[in-house]
Amino acid sequence: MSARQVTLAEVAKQAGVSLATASRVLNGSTRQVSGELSDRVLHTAEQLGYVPNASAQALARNSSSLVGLVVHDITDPYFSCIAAGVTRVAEEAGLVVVLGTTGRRPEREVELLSTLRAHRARAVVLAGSRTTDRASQSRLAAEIDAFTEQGGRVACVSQAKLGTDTVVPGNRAGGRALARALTELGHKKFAVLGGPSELVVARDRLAGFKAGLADAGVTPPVVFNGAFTRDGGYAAAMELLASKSRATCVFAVTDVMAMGAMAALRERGVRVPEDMSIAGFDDIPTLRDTVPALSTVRLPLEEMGEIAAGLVLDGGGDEARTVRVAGEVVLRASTAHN
Amino acid sequence: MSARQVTLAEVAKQAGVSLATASRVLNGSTRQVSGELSDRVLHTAEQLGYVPNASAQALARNSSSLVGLVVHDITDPYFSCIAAGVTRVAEEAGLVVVLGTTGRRPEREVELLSTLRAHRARAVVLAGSRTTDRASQSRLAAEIDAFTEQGGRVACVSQAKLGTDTVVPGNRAGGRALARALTELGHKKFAVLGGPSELVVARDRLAGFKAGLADAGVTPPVVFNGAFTRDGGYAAAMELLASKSRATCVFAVTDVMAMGAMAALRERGVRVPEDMSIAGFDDIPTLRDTVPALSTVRLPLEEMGEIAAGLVLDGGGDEARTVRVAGEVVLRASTAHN
DNA sequence: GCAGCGCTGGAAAGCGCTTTCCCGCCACGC
DNA sequence: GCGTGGCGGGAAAGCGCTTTCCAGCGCTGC
Repeated sequence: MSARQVTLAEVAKQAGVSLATASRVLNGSTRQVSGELSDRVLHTAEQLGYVPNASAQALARNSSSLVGLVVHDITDPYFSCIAAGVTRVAEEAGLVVVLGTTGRRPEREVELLSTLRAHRARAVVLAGSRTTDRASQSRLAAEIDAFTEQGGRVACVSQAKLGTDTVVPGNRAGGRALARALTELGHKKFAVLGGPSELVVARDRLAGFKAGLADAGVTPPVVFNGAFTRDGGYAAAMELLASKSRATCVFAVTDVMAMGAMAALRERGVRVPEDMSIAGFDDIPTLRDTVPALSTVRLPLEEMGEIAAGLVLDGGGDEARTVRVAGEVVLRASTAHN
Repeated sequence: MSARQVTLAEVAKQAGVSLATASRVLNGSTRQVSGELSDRVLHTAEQLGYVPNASAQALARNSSSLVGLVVHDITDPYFSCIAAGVTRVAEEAGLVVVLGTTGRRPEREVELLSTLRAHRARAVVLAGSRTTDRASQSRLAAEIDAFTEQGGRVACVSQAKLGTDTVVPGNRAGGRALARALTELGHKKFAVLGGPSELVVARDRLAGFKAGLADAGVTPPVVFNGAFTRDGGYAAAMELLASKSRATCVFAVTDVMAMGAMAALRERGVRVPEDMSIAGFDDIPTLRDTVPALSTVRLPLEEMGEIAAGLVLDGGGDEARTVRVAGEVVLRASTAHN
């Protein structure tokens, strides 16, 4: 166990060259090394099973090959899709992604960013949804500053205005388009299962939805708030049911919430879509196959992850760039004419 | 941009102490430092916003705080659940997890392990399912050896016999129990949607299932193989349908495959469970809420991740430990009496 | 024929931290 | 009184690598 690891120095000695030469051969240096020496080094490195010590390289070069990825909950399909996009791009670039999960605690986000800073990660993608809570927001901002000061880049998914590169989904526009599509189905009374009110994503989607209803001259929806999770959707739907609202169509601001809501409806014997239409937002893959298939606003989740990673790795200019991705209304079996 | 980062040396100078003292204060050294100096160091560190350079620490200590996690596809709920367990434990231990995805390519697994070795990761959890392919298996074994030689620990989820710590789900036993439960429902003709034949997980589950049928004196199932994915399940189910088999109950060796299979059945107008019962394996969370809810063998996925992480971080003895976790048959709406 | 240049190889100075080793100091004990 | 430890502090030697700087050498151009 624990045989000493092969170092560059050993390779160099074995190959009969200097440390400098070995280093130049084994890592794309600008300097040329004659073919013969080069071969010798390559050969002995291979033979000894040499693997460069990434920490030492990072230290010497003052830059690491780590890319951070911060999500709330990796089991949430929304995040795991984004994660897939990010890792794909990062791995193609020869980088390594470190995954941090916050469990929706803002302070964890700050901690993770600090850890990532300690590791001199060259970039980080923040995929957690931003809150409007003043205190945590400013601490996060401070940490982001510290990170960029240090030469790291940070990109956010779906949370603009932090002075960072951002990929923002058309939350407002998507909500609005969805509302219009649903009113065209003939619905007049709507309910919304909103997320926690301090999440801007939830607010934007709700605001867009309201705007869409207004466009169509339909009365504003009743709103029930719940956590941004399956259980939150379940609970909010239960509240809705208890409220004796006359809504014929309910919009859950998140597919995952819609999933919970459908479970609640089913449990209470409310048929979807006959008794109640329901729509979500995100278009997470699993819900395309369920019965009934969920109407939703499709977001190119993996692509969003790729874009974010691209932004953050492209070096990029000094100023914050914003990439908007549009949501596309997809009406499926969970919404019916009224 | 890129203001120079605060180093320990700066903190030490500012606080008027030596480098050694500052180091001792800011990292749990065995050595004591007097209260006054200690306070001064802590204070200036805080004030300067000092964050230790993890690469330098790793180099000096010859050990990093990285834990690797290798999965096939992070969007697959099976893997994302395990990932959640692993990250939770790692983060509690103050470690950082680096996520690698293989896209089911064995050679990527080897590459990732090598990268992890370069980073001197202290441990790695391999969650991808093992293949029986000789060549890739031996390269993987070599890489694992190199990794452990270097002092790193590795644990596998659901793939034993690699000389590493392992958490193995009761694939065989689970398959068997499921088969018995299904025969008790009165089914006589079974079909199985198996994974690629070189995956041992798939083989074990299938073998167990066959054994269970044999126990009950039921004729062996027809088997249709497909990829270990939703689409693989879909394709295999289509084959099954085309085959005009008389099966009344189908077992998909994976919940994710079952999901695809249900989509295929639905598309072809086969009602579940009236025309065909279906069961899966894993009990991924999303499928508990679908209609019909999927019968399956429940595996404590997150817990398995936690256990694996625990094994790999506990230091552990020299010899490979194996933790078995049992699967529990859960019959839901997707399987009916026959 | 020689200054000057481009090119390759090596010596060595770090990168930011940990840790060993040493030193001075104080409290004891004989 | 002085030797003995124990203890807190600092100097300095690395950890494994990159990269600057310099030396040597064979050319070209006048």
